[in-house]
Amino acid sequence: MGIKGLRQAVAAHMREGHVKEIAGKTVVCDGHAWLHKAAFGCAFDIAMGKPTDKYIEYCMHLVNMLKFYGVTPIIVLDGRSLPGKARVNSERNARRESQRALGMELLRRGDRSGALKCLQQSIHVTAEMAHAFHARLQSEKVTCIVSPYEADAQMSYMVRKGMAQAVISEDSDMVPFGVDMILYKMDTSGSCCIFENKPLGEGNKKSMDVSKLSGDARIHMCILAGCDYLQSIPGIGIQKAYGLIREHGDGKKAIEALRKHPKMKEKVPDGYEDAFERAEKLFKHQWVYDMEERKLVNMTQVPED
DNA sequence: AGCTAGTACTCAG
DNA sequence: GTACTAGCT
Repeated sequence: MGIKGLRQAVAAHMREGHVKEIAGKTVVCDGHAWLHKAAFGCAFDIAMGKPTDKYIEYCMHLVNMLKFYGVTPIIVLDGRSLPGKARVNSERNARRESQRALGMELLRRGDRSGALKCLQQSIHVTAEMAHAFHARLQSEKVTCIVSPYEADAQMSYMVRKGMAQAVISEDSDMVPFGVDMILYKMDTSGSCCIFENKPLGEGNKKSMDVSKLSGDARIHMCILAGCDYLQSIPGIGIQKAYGLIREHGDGKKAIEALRKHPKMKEKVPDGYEDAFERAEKLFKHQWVYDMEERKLVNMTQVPED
């Protein structure tokens, strides 16, 4: 999904690190992100329809590297995409198609390196690629979960249920979903950037400190800043949203304050309060798969009333 | 200072 | 999905 500017905004919580720091722990990994990166390495073969398993070897290298450092990986693969993402998905498809056409044209003209760049932009992870990876993981006895919808929600649910202690991802949504340890930008040697949700020291007074926010407040901040479920009020990004939540405590009170603000009140759209509530519900109650109960459940339980 | 929108990019020797 | 940045408020 993605919250604009969030990764940059939580930079003070991040540091250079290595997977060996979580030796002995279990980590949930975003398999789709791995496949997408891996596909770049064999973009030519994939675009030409030539059978290859190079991308699987790349992903398995990551799996084996984690095991080498004593980390137990669980791979999560994407299920269906949410209906609300149809527009952004079709935009991406159109871009991929045009890049593919351009790549083939450059190839006919003999511009092999130019063609490769375009063909790399045309790559997307197909269901067949995901299936092939899934089958390989099963044959190697690596736990693999297919999430009903978005992988982010599934991964954070598994951490909250105690099945894992960290997440390997490229996605900023792990922060509002409340994951306390996130490994970003992991390379084939295990180096990575590590996000930790813990109080910042005295030297970071001016930085955003997400450990100062409750779980709900973190989600409220991200909705205010603009997410897939709700566009932000014009002029409000991640920094303003953080300031508002810190000042007023929660989203509802922050919007009340904006409604009274002389310069901001005309920018708050009609019905924003209701849209905000809907977004919060969509955020919190996404469908995920529960491995113990072997059924779909809401990521956080829907209240009775 | 912070928000927006546009461009460029994810492999690996 | 990401990072970076010029230009605007």
